[in-house]
Amino acid sequence: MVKITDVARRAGVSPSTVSYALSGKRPISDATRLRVQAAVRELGYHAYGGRGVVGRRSKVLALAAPMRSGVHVPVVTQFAVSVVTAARAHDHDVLLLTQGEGEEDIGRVAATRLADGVIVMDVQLQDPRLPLLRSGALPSVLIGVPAEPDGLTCVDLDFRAAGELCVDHLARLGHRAVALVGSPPEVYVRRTAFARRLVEGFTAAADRHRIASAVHPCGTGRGAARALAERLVRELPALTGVVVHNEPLLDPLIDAFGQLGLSVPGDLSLTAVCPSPVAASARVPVTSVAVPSAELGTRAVHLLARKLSGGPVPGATLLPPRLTERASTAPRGA
Amino acid sequence: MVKITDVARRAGVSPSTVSYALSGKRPISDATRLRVQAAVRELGYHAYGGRGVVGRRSKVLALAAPMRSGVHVPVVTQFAVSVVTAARAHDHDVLLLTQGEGEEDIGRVAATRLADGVIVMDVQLQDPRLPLLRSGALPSVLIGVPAEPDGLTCVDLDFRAAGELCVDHLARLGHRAVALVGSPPEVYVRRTAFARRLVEGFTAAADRHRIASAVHPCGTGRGAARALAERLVRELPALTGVVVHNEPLLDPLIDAFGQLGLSVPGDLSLTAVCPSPVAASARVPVTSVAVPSAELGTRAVHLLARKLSGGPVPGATLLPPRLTERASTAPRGA
DNA sequence: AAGCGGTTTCGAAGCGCTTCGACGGGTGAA
DNA sequence: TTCACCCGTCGAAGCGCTTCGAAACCGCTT
Repeated sequence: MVKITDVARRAGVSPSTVSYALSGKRPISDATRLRVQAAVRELGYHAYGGRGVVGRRSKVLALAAPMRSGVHVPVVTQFAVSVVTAARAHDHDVLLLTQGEGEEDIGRVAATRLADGVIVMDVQLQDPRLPLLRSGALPSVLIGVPAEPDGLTCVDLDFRAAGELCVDHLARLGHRAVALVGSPPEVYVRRTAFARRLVEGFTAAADRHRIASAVHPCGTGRGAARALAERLVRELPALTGVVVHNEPLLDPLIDAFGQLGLSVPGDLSLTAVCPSPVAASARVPVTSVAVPSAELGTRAVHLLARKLSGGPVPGATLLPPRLTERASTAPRGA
Repeated sequence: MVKITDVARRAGVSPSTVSYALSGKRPISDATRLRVQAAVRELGYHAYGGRGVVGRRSKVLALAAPMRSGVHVPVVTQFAVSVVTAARAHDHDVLLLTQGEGEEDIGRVAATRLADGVIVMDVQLQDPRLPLLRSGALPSVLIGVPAEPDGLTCVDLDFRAAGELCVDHLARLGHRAVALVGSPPEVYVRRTAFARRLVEGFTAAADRHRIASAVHPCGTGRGAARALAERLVRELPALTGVVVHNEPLLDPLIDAFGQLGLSVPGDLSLTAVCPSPVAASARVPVTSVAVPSAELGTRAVHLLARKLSGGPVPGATLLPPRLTERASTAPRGA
């Protein structure tokens, strides 16, 4: 194993000089620095990573991505990949935490200082992890905005605005009765922030437009889709606009409506809130507000990196929603 | 921060005794050990994790899960989750490596000793990471079996046998012309081990049964499915049996055949090699050989843990394939 | 009472690296 | 020419923990 003393010997300087030359924490003359860098390259030196002593950075970021029921796996994975990629660009690796009922994982990472910071996903309005995060035990960035975001750094799509945007779009097309097909019930029971916010926005916009609205959580699978479609048709016969916030349900729902004699977009206009690829590759390409998973992951990493280097960070960043029209929406009666 | 000396003072012993009491590397009397454990609990002590000195374990496992094009994301994620869960059961955390063209990630982890060992996924027959892994720079377990597995620890489903099993099943049902719809072409170009092995088994079994066979890689998406279905019908009019080794293509393919007037299982029997949930939730529940992702992940972790503790490990573990009949296969002409 | 084998615990060294204080040699001002 | 000063570098201490060798203690046997 190549150690810092080897590099020092090779470069003809002391170990401390090598340390400073590499960290930049003290000025080192160009000549020396170059010699050190050459030695590092020639010997293939890597700092004895992750270990060391107090004050030493581990160059590891933790990603708390709870794999709870009801979360859509590909989306989470998309986040994870973008986080890893962005982290590498900042010379960090990523520790994956998936167990995470509660604060255990984060607590352990904080206590052992395994990671320098943590990115927290699937944030709930009242999240049990918040006290720990607020305590500053571990620098953190949340993907998602809890009820009381003060003192925390958060990024998210503005789901409230996304909900409004969908309804606005449908209303503009002339639809007068809309339904939100949401995530599985457990997501709402957990008071997951983004899901709740979307509902708020949806409802507020429908009221503002004075159009009829209904909100229904829905589990996944063809059976659930079928049952919900039947129920909607029964309870809300005037229904012509649907907002779907449930990635895996898109195709089954279109099918289910089809079997009930309702075609998209002929009889029913459909809008989704989901990552673009999901919307674009559905049975009928679906007009959607994009959930920019990759961008959120990248931003979270940048924010955390800035935080770690002591820079100033904004409290909450809400990305404005953007709606992309595809084949699933049409003016009412068209 | 609570350190080992605090615990020692509290328990009225020396730091080294605490260390031994916790690691078990030397016998410590019950009385003392209990006192130490109590002190640990009372003070909330966590070993200053991941850091320390030579010989010190980081309690971290790396998971090299290259997110290459053509890999099916949910399956990889399933692996990842099972690996994390199993690793936690062994008191380890998991570092996620996804970039991984080549050996860079693993090399870095080995050099910095960021992780104690690595689990390698998506193994290719001639994998560029093999020399590094064989060098013993970092203890490893492969999920997948390369062309020359000697000196390595590998686990995988026996994909060759899986391919045979599918064909055997179709042959037994009376099918005399079968096609393998494979993963996207890039997977074969990379010489991904499991994909190649499945083709081998498929072809060998078809030859053994003296039935006509064809192998076609296939990209994802409805377009690709449609094109391939048309091509199969054209080139192999006698076709009545299809083996699919391409998770996201299952539904689109069934649809595509349907549009060509071929129903499953009426006109065409379909068998898949994929995780059970995928097969079970397809448009038509598909007879399948299960890819036991969770079990593979768990086994890999157990093997790595044993390796790390110096225990003996088998060279290669091939899980025997098991076929589950569902609605997609029927006797020919039934 | 001394000797002995075995068990249990302690003390001190040292891991690879960072960091603080200090040193040395050049420079410019006096 | 001397002195103060600064820049670049070095030496040594120390981080929290493990580990090795040795000391301390116990209960027996002689």
